Amino acid sequence: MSEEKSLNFLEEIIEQDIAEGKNGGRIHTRFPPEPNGYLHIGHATSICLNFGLAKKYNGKCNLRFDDTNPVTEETEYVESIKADIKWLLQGTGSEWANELYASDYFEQLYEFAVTLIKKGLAYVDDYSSEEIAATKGSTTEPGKESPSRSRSIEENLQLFADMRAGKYKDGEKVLRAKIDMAHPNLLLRDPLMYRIKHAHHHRTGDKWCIYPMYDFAHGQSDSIEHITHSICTLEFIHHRPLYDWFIEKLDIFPSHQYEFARRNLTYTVMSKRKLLQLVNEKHVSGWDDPRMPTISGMRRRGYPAEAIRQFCDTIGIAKRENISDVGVLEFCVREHLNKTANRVMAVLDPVKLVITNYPEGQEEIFNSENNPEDASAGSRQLHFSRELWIEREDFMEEPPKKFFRLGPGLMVRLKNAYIVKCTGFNKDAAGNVTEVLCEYLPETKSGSDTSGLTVKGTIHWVSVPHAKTAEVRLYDRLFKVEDPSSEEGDFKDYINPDSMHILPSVYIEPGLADAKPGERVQFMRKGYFCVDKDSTPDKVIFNRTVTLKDAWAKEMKKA
RNA sequence: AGUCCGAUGGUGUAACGGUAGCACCACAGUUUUUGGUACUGUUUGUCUUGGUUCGAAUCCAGGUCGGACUACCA
Repeated sequence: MSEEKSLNFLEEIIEQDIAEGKNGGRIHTRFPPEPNGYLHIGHATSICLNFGLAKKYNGKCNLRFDDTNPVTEETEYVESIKADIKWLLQGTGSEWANELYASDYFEQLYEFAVTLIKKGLAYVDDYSSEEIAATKGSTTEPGKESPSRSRSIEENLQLFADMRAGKYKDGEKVLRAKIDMAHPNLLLRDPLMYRIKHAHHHRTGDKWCIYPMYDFAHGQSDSIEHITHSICTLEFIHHRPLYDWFIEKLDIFPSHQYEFARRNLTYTVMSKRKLLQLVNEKHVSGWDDPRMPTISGMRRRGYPAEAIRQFCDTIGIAKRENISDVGVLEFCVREHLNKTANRVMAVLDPVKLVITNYPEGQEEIFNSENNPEDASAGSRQLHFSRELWIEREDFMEEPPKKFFRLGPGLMVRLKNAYIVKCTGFNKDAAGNVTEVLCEYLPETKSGSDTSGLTVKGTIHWVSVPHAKTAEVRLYDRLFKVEDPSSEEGDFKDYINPDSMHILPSVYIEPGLADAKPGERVQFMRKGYFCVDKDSTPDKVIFNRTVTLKDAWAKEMKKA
């Protein structure tokens, strides 16, 4: 039968809610980004979760921008967020049911606030930011009530209207909920509902000069949209009583909040503040730099959307702190690319191989399958000649025992061509190998080998006269340590100085010269690469998505 | 110190009172015209102390450790 997959704790809650007939069995989630930065791999988990749950239980998922702070929010971010979600969800059949904005509800939210004032549950406070902080109390001491707390309903109504009308400067007044200044949960000590900001909003322009706080916007927005399951990360768990308090006092649709632990990844940082710093201080080229853990960065790096989704599914969700090994993400990427990326040959660090017994001027064409994992990927033709570029590391003057490549007297197969035997090499004055010399064995021709010879190694190559060139950008992890945020000092002290290495001119098969941005291939024996958007008609640029597993490199490391 | 959350191999995640499983990593081997892929096998775990029970990772109590909260951010 079907493989019995266990449910995560949210699925359990949902299935129980459905079983109990809650909301008539209706499931409605939402993904609520704040448009003040680009989406990252942590958001990908949330997207997969919210949209995935909606799909699995025949529900809906809204996209709602939480745009209640005009100072940090921009339209550029709205656009990038929409593009990233669409890309990530491609092929899943999931899409947002509605594109919504918390700012759509400003008028409604204002009315909600008025309602609470009328019920004596909110008041306008004259306290400054500093005074509010000073009277907040602490984890061990209760706070002090503001003198403004005893204002009459009429006065509060008038003052709040005046706030909206722009009679006050930023910070001069604030609207607070009247709850309990001695509450053990600090968030319930008369939390702020509205603050004054004479700032231009990316959607409402200059219509408003008062803006609702997160706590007075999020739950009400959920309620307005009749969201049944409002899923957020663990740090909002203390907000839940407040979320429930507003809904209860307003007597509106009872959305419920559930929390899961945000996902962390090794060798990177995830907070938008830190990512913004990396961008602003030019440690990376932008939000979509291939080293960034952003969705757009990973896309540019060559990570397939399917692989990212697979990763989110693999690591699962739970309520405990975690830091997932970036190796798992890379595994998912390789797993997908292994099945889908065509194999091609490129020589990153070239040295010339001369086949001394191959006639000068002679050429041959060999056929090569594009993907051994996918017969439908077809095949292509490869030009072969007397002089080839091979990888410098595939030759050693004095090879160690189990070196299955070229060295004096050693034999290897040239992929899809002949077996060759190394007969010598030339060096320059500095002692660098300039040419490797070999002889080919005509009877070992690929596909019609009659020699009975077997060799341990097969190496890739590109014909010298046919080769084209490309720029290749080798990426490595952005940070030197697993968890930069938990180290002493500034996280930027742990940036990996070798996270990008540019090879200006590598040799590629001629057929690759007109590869299009976004195209993904495997450079045989080297890794998966993706054509970068910076490519031009005369210069194609490849980003290294991820290396292949390299058992030999590991072996050498041990020695 | 107050409130709240959490604790299962190196990492992530299952087991819902009845055989601690899966994935990644690591290690060993088989296959291989990619030292890739695929396949096989191995090592490694229930924070602690009590209690309930025929039986506890699971329920209860205490402890320990980790995290969150004291922004006019979300």
